Amino acid sequence: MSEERRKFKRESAEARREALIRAALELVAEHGVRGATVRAIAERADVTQGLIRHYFRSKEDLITAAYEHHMTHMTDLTEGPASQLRGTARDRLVAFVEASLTAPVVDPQSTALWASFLNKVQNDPAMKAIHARTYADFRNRLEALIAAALDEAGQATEAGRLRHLAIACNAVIDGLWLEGGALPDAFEPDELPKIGLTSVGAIVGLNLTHSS
Amino acid sequence: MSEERRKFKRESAEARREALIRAALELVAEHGVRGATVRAIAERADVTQGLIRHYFRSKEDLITAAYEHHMTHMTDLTEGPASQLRGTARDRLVAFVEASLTAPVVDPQSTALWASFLNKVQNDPAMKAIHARTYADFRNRLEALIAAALDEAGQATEAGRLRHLAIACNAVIDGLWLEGGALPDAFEPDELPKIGLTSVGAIVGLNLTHSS
DNA sequence: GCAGTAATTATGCAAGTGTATAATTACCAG
DNA sequence: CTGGTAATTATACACTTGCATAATTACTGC
Repeated sequence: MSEERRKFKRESAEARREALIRAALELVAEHGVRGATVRAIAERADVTQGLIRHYFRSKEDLITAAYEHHMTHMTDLTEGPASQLRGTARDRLVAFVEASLTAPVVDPQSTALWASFLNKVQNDPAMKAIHARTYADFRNRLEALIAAALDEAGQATEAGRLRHLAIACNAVIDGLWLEGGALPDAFEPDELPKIGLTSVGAIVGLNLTHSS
Repeated sequence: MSEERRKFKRESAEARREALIRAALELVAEHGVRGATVRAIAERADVTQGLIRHYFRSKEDLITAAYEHHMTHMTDLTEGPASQLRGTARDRLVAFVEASLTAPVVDPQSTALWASFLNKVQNDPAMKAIHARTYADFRNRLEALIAAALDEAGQATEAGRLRHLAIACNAVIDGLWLEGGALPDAFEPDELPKIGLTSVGAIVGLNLTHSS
């Protein structure tokens, strides 16, 4: 019954980094950034805590890497569906809104992560930069889609007004996304994208309902 | 140069409780719930840490009290302006939207608090209850205002549609509120309420611009 | 003034924190 | 199968955390 040293398996550097990042993200979502302690992360990744320092300069480093990983993941999720669609501009706008308001983009863990990271994002310049870039990217894509759809419908739109439309649509989408993630049981499965399309359509002045 | 015991002044129980709550809220906004340590709270309230235990059973207790305090404060801020207005239903709706998208409701600290408390709200049943109540209250008030304004305009609206309208308007307002608090410098002072009124108006099908 | 008492401070403690460093051991080249 | 070495575990340390308890002291009623 002697104390035995723990057995282990060597993994590729990439796999280990990813496992550590995934564990960190889970814990940040559940307990906030400060709740994601090195020991908790190590345990969830089924590893001892010393290993974290072997792959990351510091815990801070791991957290930043995890944040960046998550953000680019989210970008990929909304970028894919709309950009590779070959239909009309209106169709691409519809696809973009729908993708943003359906799983896996709408997801309790993502919402929790967003909230948990907010204060770190506001204090840490490196994180702030990542955030600003992602946010601007999302809104610019939305603005471009709106512009194209309006153009297609023969409605030239001035830049200032276009900006307001993009801000407003972004806000509805954000708001719905947030509520869908924060209160998963409060909405029917396809209620969110439906409301989103109606609202975005009403704001920009286009009918985005499928029927047409 | 001997170590002297710290001088102090006795304050009323109410004042001390409030000072501790205010300090706690500031720190939660800045560093998250776990970053609001008893020592940091005590220091900010200009008091030694032992005093916290004298006014609250535990740190947990103080945090819950602070959350409740903040939430009722927010409710008061949006409730006041719209309810005591004696104009048309449309005017009350306009006032409600404007109040929700202007300081002091739009405020970086409030947004940070919302984010910091989210995971605690999702895990702790007591906090979850407070949150659900406040959220439902806000949306119900919004729905009632929309119903009244539509009714006033001679447009009877069915319950299901009314719910969707309220969800959508709530989402725009939430989204704008959030972005206004998270990126205070990204918007002109009156840009948010302006966009909010245009969007809510577009969604429900009423012109909420001041001119009329 | 002067006790009494509750508000406040001071101190101590066990558990948890990030990080540094030493000790092992799984895998690879030969 | 046999070193060599990097991946991994183990241990230690200084510091922070929430809480409990003891020591003081500012105010109140007389």
